[in-house]
Amino acid sequence: MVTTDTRKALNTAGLRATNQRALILNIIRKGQGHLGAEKVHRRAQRKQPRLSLSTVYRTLQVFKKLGLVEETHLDETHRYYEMKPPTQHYHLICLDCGQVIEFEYPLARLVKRNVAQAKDFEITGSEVRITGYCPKCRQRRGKF
Amino acid sequence: MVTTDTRKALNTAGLRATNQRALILNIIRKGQGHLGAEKVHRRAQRKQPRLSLSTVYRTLQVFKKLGLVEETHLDETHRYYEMKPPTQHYHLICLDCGQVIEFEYPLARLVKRNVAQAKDFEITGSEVRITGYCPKCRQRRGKF
DNA sequence: CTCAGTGCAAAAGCTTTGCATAATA
DNA sequence: TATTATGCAAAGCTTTTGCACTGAG
Repeated sequence: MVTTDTRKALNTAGLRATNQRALILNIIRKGQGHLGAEKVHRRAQRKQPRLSLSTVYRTLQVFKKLGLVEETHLDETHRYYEMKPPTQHYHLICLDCGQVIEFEYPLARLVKRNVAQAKDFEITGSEVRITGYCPKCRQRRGKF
Repeated sequence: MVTTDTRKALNTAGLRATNQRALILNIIRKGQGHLGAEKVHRRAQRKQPRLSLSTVYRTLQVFKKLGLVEETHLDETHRYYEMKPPTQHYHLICLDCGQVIEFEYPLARLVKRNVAQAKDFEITGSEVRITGYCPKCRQRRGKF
């Protein structure tokens, strides 16, 4: 039930490959985007009805630590998860329709180069949340 | 007890100038940095022992809406407040000592210019959180 | 005098934790 | 078989809300 590579990644870290972990990872993989714990849980229960929300939370932490998934904060009250992408990306969020647009931008590099105080700082993570209104919603709002 | 300008800002918005609001705003003003609700509350109680935590939360929301203070998310579990600065700035956070370094960087402008998907997006807000290790902590960590 | 603001206590919402049970290595 | 992981329920924490009372305008 658990793919060989995921099993290896887990075992190497001294962790066990369980059906729950396999399922949760697949859900995020197929998730196409950003899933909150609650949504992961609901989808997981379709295949394993007794899988608990605690397991989802604990598993997400495990995957985060292993570097398999990335946690982002698209709004102030939830944490969202997605597969760790090969290159770092950031988020543009429409406050009206909730749409999330991902974009790449060499922020860490540029900040390191252009901000004096960042010169000797060892950057290990970065998150950017740009909010506003997407073209469609802008248009719709403009009418009122 | 409430300064004339703050009173005006409040009244113009149809709000009342209370001692609690005056106190909380002063605390943030003198706060030099980033204060969480709990800390604001503790400081406020030194002058007005019966000032409640709810009032702190409600007042911070009011100030945020008025554009007097800015809310930032330096970690995942708290919201921090500071006086709205004249120019937008971002944060560099040391995961070891918790130090917060502020820096300016024309992110919104550059993203708008360089990211195709951002072209027709109306940007109203942006937040950047860069995490890592400051020079001092890097050195200390290097020893182990 | 009226309505916005406050204090208090309770609730809400997301996330974490304790503990007995189940399953992996 | 020895632990690690899970399920369930309870607890934790920050933030929000209901309601009666207070105070600003």
